Amino acid sequence: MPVEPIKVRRLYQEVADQLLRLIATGEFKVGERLPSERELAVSLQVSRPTIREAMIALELAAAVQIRSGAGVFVCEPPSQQSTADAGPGPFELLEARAHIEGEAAALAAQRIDEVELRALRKANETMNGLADARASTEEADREFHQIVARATRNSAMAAAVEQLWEFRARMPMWQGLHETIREIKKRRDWSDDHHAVLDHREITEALAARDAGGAREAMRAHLERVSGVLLAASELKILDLDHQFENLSQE
Amino acid sequence: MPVEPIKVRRLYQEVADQLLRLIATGEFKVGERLPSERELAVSLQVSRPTIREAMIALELAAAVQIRSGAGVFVCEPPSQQSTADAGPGPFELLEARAHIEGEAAALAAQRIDEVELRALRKANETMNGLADARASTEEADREFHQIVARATRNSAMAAAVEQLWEFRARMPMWQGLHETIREIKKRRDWSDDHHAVLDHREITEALAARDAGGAREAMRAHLERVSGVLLAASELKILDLDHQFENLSQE
DNA sequence: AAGAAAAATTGGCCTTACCACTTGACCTCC
DNA sequence: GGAGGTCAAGTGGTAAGGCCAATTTTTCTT
Repeated sequence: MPVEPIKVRRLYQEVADQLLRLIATGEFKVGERLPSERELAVSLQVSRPTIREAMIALELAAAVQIRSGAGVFVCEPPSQQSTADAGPGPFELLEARAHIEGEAAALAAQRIDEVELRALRKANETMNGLADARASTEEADREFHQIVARATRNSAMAAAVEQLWEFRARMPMWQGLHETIREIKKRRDWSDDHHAVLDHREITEALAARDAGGAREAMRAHLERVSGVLLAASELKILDLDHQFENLSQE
Repeated sequence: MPVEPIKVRRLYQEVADQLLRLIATGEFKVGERLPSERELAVSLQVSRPTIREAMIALELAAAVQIRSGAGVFVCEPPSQQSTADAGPGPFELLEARAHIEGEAAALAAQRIDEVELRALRKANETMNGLADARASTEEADREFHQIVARATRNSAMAAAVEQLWEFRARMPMWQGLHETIREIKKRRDWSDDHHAVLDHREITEALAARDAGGAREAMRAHLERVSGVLLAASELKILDLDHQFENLSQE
């Protein structure tokens, strides 16, 4: 049995965690100066060196900023990226995916094997079931596209595709957008997930036929259609907001 | 005027850097136990708490492992990952680039402006001069390709291209390969850098003509040719090695 | 009221000291 | 002679107190 390396959490880690929790819960607000090392040492019942060590850990984690002689100040959480690291917008992302994943599909068509084709069909069936149940198809969707990317037998290509999905996962803006659109779809009982499943079938067939050009076009068409759906949903969202506003005005 | 926050590097940072340097230079080898905190405090002329702070910093950086009561041991540097993160091979990378940068060129052809075209021509002239001088053209080369990627006005696309170049920069295998090939080229007085410059000119002209298809094909042809050159150089390298081996045998 | 000097506060660093744990040598016992 | 236990030296972990330099705040002067 694996030997559990008995947890010997050192004090400074406890202190650092405690402080992080206090920051997270808003006890210490962003930009604020937190108590002096001496005060913290008294209130946390530890010595000052321990507090200092915790501070260094927090500083290295970019959670606080230490200014000699002034105090330590809590930094803003890394969630707020201004402009450069804000990541691409949804439409930018889908455009890039259409091009890159299109090429990936073309490459994959020449190299995919039966095992991967079966995995593709299975992932798509799973997605179909989720779409029937009006559940989130995101994971199965990602699975499908990643199998295609890996079928290129080119790790650089697979990494590029993976990165694009990472953008999506990490983008807070996308989270909110996706959720509202999802809600709108549900309210209007309009699901394009089944359409996506059909797109995936078409892609799979082109891959099975070793039709590079066909696979590329099918993948491109799929993602361009998703982009179109996203655009339409965005417009519907605006309409819904207008509608709500009108109701609000009439009351 | 902007206040330069006078570099108040704290002591523990100096100590941590110093230790990192000693580890990098092999003074402290991987897995070894480095001197006790007390010894280091004496030899580095600082107090033990400072040493401890530096140790915590190194521990957080995953450079060392601290075992209470035993000592601190240097971890293996994260640079040597065996298989998973070894990155794509040179030919894989060039294939992915041919597809992805080809698409980037096609997109860029529709959106590039005069400023970027001028920047492209300038980067290419710089590269030409470097090629004349038999100097390294790598930086100018990267500059050229990144301008094209950014001209897509799609940050996801630009990020994908950037990532591919990052692979190249971070790959130790590539470093060695590139250097030996460079040497072989020099020995045989064979430079394909000028050919690359011509390729770049062709790409630039297609972009200037807003010819998406032409730009895509030019970019693809360029990178496929580089791949071919790399292949040829690899074979020459083997020949040269054989030659050296024969000489060695005859002596 | 504005500016300058002084006092209080704060982080940076040092010193000393004690504790718990690991380690390895030594010793006993079979 | 080998297996086991014992124990002391060494190590990191933590505490307490003190001084210094930089910063901030207060106070006093003009």
